[in-house]
This record gives sequence, C-alpha cells and structure tokens, in this order.
Amino acid sequence: MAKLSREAILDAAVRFVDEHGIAKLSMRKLGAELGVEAMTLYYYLPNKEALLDGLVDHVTSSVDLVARGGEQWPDLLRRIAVSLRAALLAHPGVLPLVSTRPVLSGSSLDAVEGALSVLYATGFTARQALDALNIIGTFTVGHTLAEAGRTPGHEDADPDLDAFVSELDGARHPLFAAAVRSGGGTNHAERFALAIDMLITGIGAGRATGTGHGRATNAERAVSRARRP
Amino acid sequence: MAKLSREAILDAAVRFVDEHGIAKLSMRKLGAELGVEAMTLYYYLPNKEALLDGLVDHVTSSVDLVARGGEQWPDLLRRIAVSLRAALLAHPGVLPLVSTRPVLSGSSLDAVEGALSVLYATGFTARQALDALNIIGTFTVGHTLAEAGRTPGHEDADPDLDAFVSELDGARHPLFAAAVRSGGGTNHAERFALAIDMLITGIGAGRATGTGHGRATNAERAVSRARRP
DNA sequence: CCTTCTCTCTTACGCTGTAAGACAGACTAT
DNA sequence: ATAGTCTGTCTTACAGCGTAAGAGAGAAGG
Repeated sequence: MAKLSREAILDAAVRFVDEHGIAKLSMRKLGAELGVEAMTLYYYLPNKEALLDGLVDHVTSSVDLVARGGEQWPDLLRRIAVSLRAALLAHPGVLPLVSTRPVLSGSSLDAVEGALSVLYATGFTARQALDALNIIGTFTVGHTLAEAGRTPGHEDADPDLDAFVSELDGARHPLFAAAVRSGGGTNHAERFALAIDMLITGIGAGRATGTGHGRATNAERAVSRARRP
Repeated sequence: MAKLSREAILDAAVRFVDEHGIAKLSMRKLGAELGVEAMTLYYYLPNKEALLDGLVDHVTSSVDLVARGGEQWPDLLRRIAVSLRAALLAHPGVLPLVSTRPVLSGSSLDAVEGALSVLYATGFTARQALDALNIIGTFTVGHTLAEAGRTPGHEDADPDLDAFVSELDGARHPLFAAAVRSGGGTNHAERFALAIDMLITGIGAGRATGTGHGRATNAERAVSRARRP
C-alpha cells in the first residue's frame, strides 16, 4: 500500500473497474480498496466526476500519437487507430466513460499537434488534418464500443449471443444467420482493419481531388435533405 | 395524462431525458412526471435497466432501414447512416445509453435482413454485407457521440470550447488552433458526410477486388503486431 | 356475495455522493 | 519551548437512489 496520491487512486480505480465493472465503483469501495475512508479521497479529487475523468485520461494516455521520423501519413493514422483500439480494449470497463468524453483531451494536445504537422507537411490543410484525425478517432471509439459489447459489468455477452443466434437460424433471416455463422458478426479485428484501410484510402482521395469544401458530396446532400423532412 | 402503459412511460422518459439529461432521471421523478408513485412503474417494467433498454429501442426504432425498390446499395447505406445519425441527434441525452447497447437490436431484425438482401443481390457475401452494415453503424454511433459532446446534462459545451480555444491560439499548437478557427473541429455534418462517402467507396472497393479474407491488409498486419508487443 | 385479477400505494432497507467539521501529527516562526 | 499553521484522515449526517415486500382499492367474473 504505497503512499496515497491522485495517481495511486486512479491506478486502484482502473484495477477495480477491470475486475468488477464500472457500475460497482463507489467512493466507499474504492477507499476500502486503498485502506482508507471514502472521504479521504476527496482530499485528492474534488468529486466523483473528476475521478471518472481521470480514469479516461489514464486509459487513453497510453495511445501513441507521436510520429516517427520518416513515417508516412497513412502509417501514422493506422498506427494511431490501432494503438487507440488496443488501449481501449485493454480496459473495456472504462469504455462507456470514454464514449462520453472527448478522447483527444488536453493532456495529449502536444502529440495531436505533432500528428497534425505530419499531415500538414504532406499537403493537408490544417482543417483537413484535424478532420482526418477526428474521423479515425470517432470510428475507432464507435467500433471498439461495439466489439466490447455489453459493458456495465455483467459479461453475459457469450450466452446472450449464442441464444440469439440459435434462435434465428430459421428461414426468417437467412442472410443474417449465414453471416453470423461465418463469423461475420464477431471477427472484430479484421473488420476494424478493413474499415481503417477504407478510411485512410478515402482520406487520401479527399486530399487529392478537392478539399471537401464547396463541392457538396452525395452524402452532404442527403444530410441537408434529412434536416428538413 | 393518458392511461399508463409501458409506451406512455417510455415517452415520458424520453421527454424527461431531453429536458433534464439522463443523470437526473430517477424512478421517483419519472413517476412524479406521470402523476404516480415510483413503485407503480415496476408494474410495467422489471427494473430501471429495462427502462433504459426501452429508451434506446424507442430512439433507434425510427431509423429507416427498409430498402426502397430499385435503390442502389450505396444509396441504401448512405440513407441508413443519415437516418441513424438524425435519430441519435434528435435525442442526444440518450446517446450514452446507445453507445453501451447493441444498435441493431432484436426489434429491427427484419429490416436488417432486408438491407442485407439488397447488398447480397449486388454481389456481397452475407458476411461482407453484415460487415458493411456494422461498419456504417459503428462509425455513425462513434461520430455522433463526438458531435454531441459532453452529455451528462450540463450543456456547457460552448463556454468550455471557447475557453479552450482562446487559451491555445498561441504558438504552441498553431495547426490545431488554425484548424479549430476555420471550423474544422465543429463542422460535424460535413465531416460525417465525407467519412460516410469514404466508407462506402471503400466498401465497394473491398467487394470488387477481394473479400478481405485470406489476404491480409496493412492494417491487419498492424493489428497482429500490436497484439503481442 | 365471494373470489380473483389488475393496478397503485406505503413502508422499509441498504446503498450512494458529499457537505461540515473534528482531530492528530508534523512542520515553522517567534 | 510555545504557539500557530498545514496536511492528511477521520466521523457524523443528510438527501437521494433502486427496489423488495406486501397492503389495499376497485373492477370483473363466477
């Protein structure tokens, strides 16, 4: 039981969430884990919200945003995506929190600027570069949320899915059943990799052919249409 | 105050969350909203978790997954993405819940099968079709989460961002500052539209050139590498 | 009239986040 | 050495939470 500190508390909180799920995390239980009363934690943190913020920072701070020398932008983006996904999957209990807070928070701003500069140096505008980073980030969070599945702390993902699948193999949903049977619904790493390659290809094409400003894409027109139905 | 029912309760819950945020939603307050004691709700719902599940279903059930006659698959996927994003943005308070539960839930399975069949008819395998749907869905959820920003109920997104931006216009993060100043961080609809077009292009390319099974992509290799560092 | 079903209520328990402030020990200043 | 402040932990207390258990009112059917 090392000396108490904000860091020690966050470490214990991550450990607790990994083991019991975020729903069970309370100030009293976390205090007990550290051999201390609940109110003692309030000497290091203003409130529970700050604890959760810290948890997210703790988990995402391991994401490797720093560009290597000579690294091409597609490799950089791919590495960021893979690194972010790995960080999130390492502590899936924290995922529901991550989804609710900005991923590129204050603590990682220097690294973000570094990544932007790599993109900028190869012809992106500042805005395109940030858009690219945002697209990679939001997709990765969304995808990882879906892979991690049910989160609150009950890990009944498997029995749930099994029951679900065996229930529908009938004639009502032949394609869905076929896709699930062939692993289409569960091979997350592969689907993630495919999508990231797609996005990177698209990002490159967007930079080459135009800025995406001014000329409306098909999807933009669809969005505008939907806004006033 | 129409007669009480599961539907009436869910309606009231959506209204409550839209107004006060999900953090403030409690069985007692929701009961009060309906002129009834908290325990009365338990005649219609087994527990609060079921209420939240119902909330997600309620919000996502308006997503239009049904293929029109003669609609091409890229238009179908684009329409699904746009429709899902609109449904989510209509009730941003529910978003944190959506992110934690499967979006394509049991209630929409018929429509999913219909969408799959459109893709299947134009040369996708069942698995590729489901992957495509999943990619569109997870990206849309991830992106919408990021646009809706801070969710718990405090809508301090603007002051927060303003303070954040004005603080960093200095020389430390010139690219980030330039991108934000030009609206790169906030023009969500445009960035979403761009990314969806990218994904659709990529999905089409994936179908044309190969299945994405067997041949490893760059990203897949990166994922495997990261798994055992 | 009696029973059963449907719906709503009251009461109670253990849990939560946290405000307010008491207290002990260590350091600092006179 | 004495007095004062600072640091870290504790106790107590309060309002609110989800919900288990069961009482009771009113309608429906025999």
